[in-house]
Amino acid sequence: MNRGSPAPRLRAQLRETVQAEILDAAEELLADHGPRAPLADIARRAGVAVGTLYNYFTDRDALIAALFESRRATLRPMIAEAVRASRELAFEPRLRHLVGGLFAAFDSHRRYIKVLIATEHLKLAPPANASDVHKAIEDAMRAGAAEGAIDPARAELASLMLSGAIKNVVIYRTTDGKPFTPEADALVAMFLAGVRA
Amino acid sequence: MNRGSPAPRLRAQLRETVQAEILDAAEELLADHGPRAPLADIARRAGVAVGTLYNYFTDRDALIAALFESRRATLRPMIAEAVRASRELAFEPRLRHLVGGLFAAFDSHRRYIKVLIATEHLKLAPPANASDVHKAIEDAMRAGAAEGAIDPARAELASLMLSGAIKNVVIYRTTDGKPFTPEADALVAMFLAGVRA
Amino acid sequence: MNRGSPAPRLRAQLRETVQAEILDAAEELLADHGPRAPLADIARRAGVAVGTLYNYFTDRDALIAALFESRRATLRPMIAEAVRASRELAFEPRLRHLVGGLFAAFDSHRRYIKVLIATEHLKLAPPANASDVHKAIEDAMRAGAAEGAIDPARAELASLMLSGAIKNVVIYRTTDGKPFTPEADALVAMFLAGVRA
Amino acid sequence: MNRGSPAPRLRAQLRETVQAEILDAAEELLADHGPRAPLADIARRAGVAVGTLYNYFTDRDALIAALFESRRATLRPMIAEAVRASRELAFEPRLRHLVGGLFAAFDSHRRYIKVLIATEHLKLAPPANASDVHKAIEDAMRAGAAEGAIDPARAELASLMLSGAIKNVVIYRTTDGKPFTPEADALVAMFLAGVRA
DNA sequence: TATGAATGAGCATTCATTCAT
DNA sequence: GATGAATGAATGCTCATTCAT
Repeated sequence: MNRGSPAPRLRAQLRETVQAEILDAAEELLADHGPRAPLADIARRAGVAVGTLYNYFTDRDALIAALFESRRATLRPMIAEAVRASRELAFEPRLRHLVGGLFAAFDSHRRYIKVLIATEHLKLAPPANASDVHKAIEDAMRAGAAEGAIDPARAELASLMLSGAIKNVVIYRTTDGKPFTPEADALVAMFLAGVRA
Repeated sequence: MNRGSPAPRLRAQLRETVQAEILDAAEELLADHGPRAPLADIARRAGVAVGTLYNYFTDRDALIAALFESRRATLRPMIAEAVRASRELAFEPRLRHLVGGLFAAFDSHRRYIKVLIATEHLKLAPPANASDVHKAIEDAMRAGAAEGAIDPARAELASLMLSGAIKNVVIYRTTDGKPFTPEADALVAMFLAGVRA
Repeated sequence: MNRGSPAPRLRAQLRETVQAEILDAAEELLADHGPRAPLADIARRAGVAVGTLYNYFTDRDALIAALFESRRATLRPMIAEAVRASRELAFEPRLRHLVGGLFAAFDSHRRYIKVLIATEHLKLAPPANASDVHKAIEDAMRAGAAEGAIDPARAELASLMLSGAIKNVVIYRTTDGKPFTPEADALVAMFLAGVRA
Repeated sequence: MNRGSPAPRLRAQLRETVQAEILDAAEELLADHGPRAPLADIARRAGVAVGTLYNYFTDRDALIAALFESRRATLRPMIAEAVRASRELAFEPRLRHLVGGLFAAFDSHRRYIKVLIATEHLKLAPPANASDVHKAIEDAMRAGAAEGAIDPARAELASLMLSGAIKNVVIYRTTDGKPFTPEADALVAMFLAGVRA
């Protein structure tokens, strides 16, 4: 009689599954119905009762924080990999690689992007996600400055410009549903060489 | 039968004053406490009773819409003037002028910018405000393409890049409280010539 | 210089006119929009400011009470006259006269009837109006009993029956907009002789 | 995943009980305090929180509609039974049976009658309830006309007269707290034979 | 642990009444 | 007296959170 400890492994796995289900439902509803999407709706979509949410997260904010954490946790390695793989390259290919990698990462998280758009400045979302990106870009800029590819004095402004450009492309393309990956190279080229004909 | 009324001129003026007071209070509370700031708080800050708000605006949404309208109404002429004054110039000085003018306009509306940041993607704000800017930039790009200063095929991406860059600078500088006007020239220079040393 | 007492006669007349205007507006709005019609609407319809209402009536209840009083004041003489003119007649013609007179009175107060319908059991309306009618009918019944036309023991029930029948006819006909005066005779005939073929 | 639930049977039963409690409280408050009785009062009387009302009814109107539905649902079979049981009888006993049955039905719903009185003309109550009665009476009249007991031309007026009489008796007796059942036979007798001694 | 009914604080909105002009 | 803006109590409704089963 295997009652006392009913396969803790299995139990833990089930927990994970349910938790993922909840976060997925939250992502979907926040993306579609904005940051005020009721917990009851999230629970229904997740196929659990409201009360159950509280067995997984202490409160609404914690649930949303967990959603951000979760997505950040899958985004971060992708960003890190783009950073790592580009680190050895010279400035120009490095940027190309980096931006391409970022776009690919975002492309695989379109629904999450929508959530970010809908909640970005709501103090619900720690800016951690944007930070990851910004940091990667700043690192690249610093490296570019170090290798003499760009003027160190313009590194910060350059970072703001590139990340702003990336954000804009991502937001517009996510909103109108078009892919943005193809624009990476052109964006980097323009960033490097300016717009002059 | 119209004997008891006070000078209608005076009364109208008073109305304007109170309405401005209310919009100011709304701007302040939305900027500081986010888009869900209770009407009661707004009323208190404005020094009026809740009911009074409804003597000026049909409901919450109308009040917020009026706030946007009001600020847009002062922003728009500034943007328009920047556009007009730069229209005759060649591409490069034109951009410099335009971006400088936009930055100056935003600098005089910092609290409103915070409101925009806090509400931008909430469907409360008509995108009209961002549109004014975006349109000005697109016009400049088209003109640049027409005069051969930039490749027409890259005009759209260039617009996204520049407006993204502007937004980022404005947001970051507004958030950290620093002035952003001084960055206009450097930003345009970089936009035109690229980041390469 | 006739300033100190500016034609008190005229002044009083003006007051009356305005007051009547207000009561008319109240009647119209209560009839059309139910017993919760806002004072602001009534004032607008009357062509005065809200505050003015309070120069004529101490509060909402008083205004409505005054409306009932006013209408009752014009209805009552009509009812009284019908009663008086029929008093000398024998039971049957008396009833015919009375009901005909009541119907005629109601027909000239259709809008007020609607107000009564809309407010009848709301404790806003003193049942005084219905009372006037009921009393007239009870008097007729008592007279009928006294002259041996009906069984005294059935007088009260007969009153309830006749006034119920009258009310029903008035309400239905007022609601569907048809005249009810023509039905008076048939109603009385049926009341007297029963429905049997 | 359905482990934690209590016996669904039990839960459903509890729901029914609470719902009935709420409707009872609503009936009581509407009867005593008129159609504007606040939901908070209803909730308190029912022994639940305001929010709970919304777990059972989508809004105030739905709650009141449910109250009418509920009472109508118990009244209707009683009326139907009175109609059915009287249908085979000749006109006179038929009416006697019908009115007696209606009075008995109303007598068992006195508090509801008060609610109807307080709300009847407020567009809150579907006229369905009065309709049920009116239809039953009209059917009886038509049958009476068909069997030659009454003049077909007077059927409609007769219906108005009888239902008005019934209403009046019910309203007066409900208001003054006296029973009205005993008056059924006398009422029908008078209706059939007229008031003449 | 899962469930979902119960809770009640919080908010937008209405409207009778007041009062400075 | 007339005006209409200001007031704020009252009310319907929402939704995050709790808890008995």
